[in-house]
Amino acid sequence: MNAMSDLLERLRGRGWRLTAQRRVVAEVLDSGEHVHLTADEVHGRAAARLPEISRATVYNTLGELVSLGEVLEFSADGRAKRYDPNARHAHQHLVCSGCGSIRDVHIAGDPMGALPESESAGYALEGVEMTFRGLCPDCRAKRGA
Amino acid sequence: MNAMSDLLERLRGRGWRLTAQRRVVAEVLDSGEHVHLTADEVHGRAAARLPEISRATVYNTLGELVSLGEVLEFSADGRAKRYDPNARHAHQHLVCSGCGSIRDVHIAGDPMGALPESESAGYALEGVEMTFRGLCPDCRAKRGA
DNA sequence: ATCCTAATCAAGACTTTGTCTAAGTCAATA
DNA sequence: TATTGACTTAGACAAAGTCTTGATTAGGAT
Repeated sequence: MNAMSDLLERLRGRGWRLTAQRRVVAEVLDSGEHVHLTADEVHGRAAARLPEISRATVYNTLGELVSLGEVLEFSADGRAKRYDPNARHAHQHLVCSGCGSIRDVHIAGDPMGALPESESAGYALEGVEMTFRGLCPDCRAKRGA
Repeated sequence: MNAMSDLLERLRGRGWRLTAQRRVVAEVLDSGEHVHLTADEVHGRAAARLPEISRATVYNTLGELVSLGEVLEFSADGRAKRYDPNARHAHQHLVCSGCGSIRDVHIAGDPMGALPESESAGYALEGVEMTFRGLCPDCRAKRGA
């Protein structure tokens, strides 16, 4: 039983109707190589397996997966949103300011704790995202030469 | 001498040609009430003073102010980018997950320090942004009732 | 196995946000 | 005040995402 069938089980358990389109989108996201795809990239990979899948369906399915908490959505650059299947383990992101590549990173301590009570202005805190930025080794070699 | 004329002085010192359009955009950003406007909102407020100002000029000017380090650009929701005139004092953002309103917050300690050396994967770290999310008091009253 | 129906999907128009181009205008210097 | 290259305008264009409408289908009921 791999992570994939786990995911489909969980979704079915929540009353998800399991269509070919949804299966393919879930497969693309959960396909081993842990990358951070845009909706368009997900659509491209899904269409390789199911050519008639529409963009709208990919957007809908990604949105549902995010609502269900199975996938994280974030935007590293203000352009296309990225979808991160690694929603089960808390992590932050490290983005290359040269090429835009993204890595998951794990930080020390609880980032929520960094916000003093006096600063939270009566908000009911729900979470925090950290985005580290820097030049990746490849870009350092090219640009920083 | 207010912050505004400071800003215009600095820009002139850097060889900026001081046009009516740029002056108005700087005025809008630096107009006391510290908010986080979108480019479109900046354009709307600028056009109230200088009706013929074009969208392209507002985008260009905002981009220049960001490059010069006078204004911060960030995206809280993956939609329109926001422009933050408070670039001189390090801070993070707290975003209401109900209404989307944004506050500046100041955290304890240096957020860069949270990333262990072993996690930085050879990247030359440049910075980090934190986005806290939660329900603001107004939205708690309405939705959380 | 077949039927039924609400849930889902496809196609493409539409919206939002931002960039680019070509031609006209103007701030700063001489 | 004449010049000139930087700046601006208007609108075309592009990317990312949403919405509408009618067709299709998964899964339960028969």
